[in-house]
Amino acid sequence: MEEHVTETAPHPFDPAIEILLDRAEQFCADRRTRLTDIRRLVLGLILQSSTPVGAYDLLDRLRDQHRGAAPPTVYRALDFLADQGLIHRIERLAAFVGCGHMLECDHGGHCGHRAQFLICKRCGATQELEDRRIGEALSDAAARAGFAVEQSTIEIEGICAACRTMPEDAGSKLRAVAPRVG
Amino acid sequence: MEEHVTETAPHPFDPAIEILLDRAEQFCADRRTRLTDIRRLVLGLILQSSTPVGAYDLLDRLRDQHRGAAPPTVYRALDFLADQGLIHRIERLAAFVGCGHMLECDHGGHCGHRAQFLICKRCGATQELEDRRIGEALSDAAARAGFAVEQSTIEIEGICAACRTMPEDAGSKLRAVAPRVG
DNA sequence: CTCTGGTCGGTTATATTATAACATTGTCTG
DNA sequence: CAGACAATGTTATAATATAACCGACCAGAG
Repeated sequence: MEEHVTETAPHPFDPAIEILLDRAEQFCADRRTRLTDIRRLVLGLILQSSTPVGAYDLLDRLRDQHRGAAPPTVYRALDFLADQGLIHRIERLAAFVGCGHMLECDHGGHCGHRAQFLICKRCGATQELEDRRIGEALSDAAARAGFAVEQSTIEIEGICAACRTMPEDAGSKLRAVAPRVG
Repeated sequence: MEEHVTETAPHPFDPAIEILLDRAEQFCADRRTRLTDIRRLVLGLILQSSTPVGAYDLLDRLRDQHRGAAPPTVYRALDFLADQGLIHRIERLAAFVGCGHMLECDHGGHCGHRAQFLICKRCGATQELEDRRIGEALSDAAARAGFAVEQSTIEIEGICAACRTMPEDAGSKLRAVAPRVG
């Protein structure tokens, strides 16, 4: 059978992303978990994309740098990254984005409870919010129903500010790709 | 080539559900759409369940009363019912529930924009909310971001009031099946 | 150092959810 | 009835996700 050489260039991403990846690695180390090569690659690929990425898209891209990757390879990495709070799953898109708070090292790794996402139907980009009022209104409503909240999914679909300012037919889907985190 | 006898008992559901189905039929008629036999069956099956139902579960149940049903049969019915605002899709579960406002004939058929769902992890039941404060907080936050909202998905997972009052090991998954709408 | 237990990832197969595409049948309307 | 459009039948396949089992590797205990 094949030798599973992981043909990973040591730092295949933009410097800005590598910095985030280094921080993520440190974050994991602090929590006694490991951001392994595969996990780091997957996280990098997600951060590199301007829009949420599906698992199989991710798999295709991963294969460029890691031969022999299969669906479980990607899903395991995604599960890990989500557990650590480094990424979010956008339910409506069955796709993944980096957590907008990855940088803020004071978050407990569980910002997932209260994040909200604005999903643009035109350009596909998502923006992460963490609106206090939404969170509170939601907690209150749940409390009134006697309901113990564990996790919430709040996803708002519509048209983003950038896309609203340009005509519908403009090639907004082709706008420059840039990391969306920050 | 089979003869496609639709072996539908005229009123296979509980009287309480049949009443809802009759109203739904009238609601559709008012909007110049048709709640056909298949659509009515699918809606009935959804209303009959105490928990959200997956499309393929629905397909299995549908086949008892409608031979030859295939995935598109179910998905077309689901698309129609969702378009009419008679059901909601719970994204986190990839499953469907009746709209809690189906009865209130003053709703424009598009309550979907602002509904929230409490999903119990223990018993699987969902409760539909329509909390004004959540909706407003959300609209405000979106407006501040310059975002034009078209649809929102708000799903809260946790433990419902009923399940919280009983020990974890109680067979809460087996509680009596009763229509959840109302 | 070596053993050992657990984590990580490879590999194959399959489950689950959803849609494409085209043919056929049904229904309304003039 | 004829024509148009809506609804459904039918077959095939796409897209997303997990099960199950195995071997490699690593970290800590002794």
